[in-house]
Amino acid sequence: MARAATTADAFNAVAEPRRRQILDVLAGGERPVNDLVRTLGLAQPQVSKHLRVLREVGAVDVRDEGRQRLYRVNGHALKPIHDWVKDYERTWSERFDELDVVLEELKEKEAGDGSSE
Amino acid sequence: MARAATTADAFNAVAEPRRRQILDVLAGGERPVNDLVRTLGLAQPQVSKHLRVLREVGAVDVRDEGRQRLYRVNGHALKPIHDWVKDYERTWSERFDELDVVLEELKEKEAGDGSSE
DNA sequence: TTTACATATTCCGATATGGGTATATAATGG
DNA sequence: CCATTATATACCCATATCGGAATATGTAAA
Repeated sequence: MARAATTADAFNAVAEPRRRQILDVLAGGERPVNDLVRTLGLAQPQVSKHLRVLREVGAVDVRDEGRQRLYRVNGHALKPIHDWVKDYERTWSERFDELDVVLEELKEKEAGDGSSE
Repeated sequence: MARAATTADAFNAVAEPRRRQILDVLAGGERPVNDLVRTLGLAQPQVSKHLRVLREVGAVDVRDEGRQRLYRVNGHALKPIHDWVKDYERTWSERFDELDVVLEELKEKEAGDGSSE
């Protein structure tokens, strides 16, 4: 078995830096493919291929407008990533460190109240 | 060129579901390899290999204890993922939708104040 | 030191990748 | 209908993958 397909889920789709770039550009609003080609300096076929992957995991939606295809972000597909990673935020966030201090103080105070001290 | 190496960055490392599982288990505290093997029902070599990838992107740290190696999460490596994805939260979060409504109302009120209406 | 246990590494094979180039499809304009 | 523009797909290739099995390394116990 090889690595999971990039289309398997959002985690895989977004592991590719170019695809994150594409999403970042699209975050600024709906864009036709050629816009992305120019903005990102990539070849048109690669952009289309990346967009396909993003479409397959639901991270972008398309809309036909004449001979152009307008792509836009659909952030819902990214929610699982956010949900997963946010639980690790406490590891690096100072806010959580401070919260730990407060909780520790509370615990000590409580212990002091209840017992002989 | 093939897909970027899994060790290229945290995004790639974490695209593999088994590695997320490993991190999820380690989130409960320091564990030796065999613990993970038993808990996750994976073969020992694959666990060691996944741990190597996680080590290379800095998502876990190791500590030697006798003949065991104790692994623990180092969430700092996941911060870039959180930082990237959190900007898309507004796309799905109702809180942001409500904020949009409020902002829209404010904008209308202001327009009403300033002009002839 | 010989054995046993814990973990890491190596080698294999099947597979999907992502870039490049050429080409197909689709819609518009003349 | 033909040319042009916009996008998608097909094909090729070099590469890294992940799992499985066997083996190497390292530490502790007998």
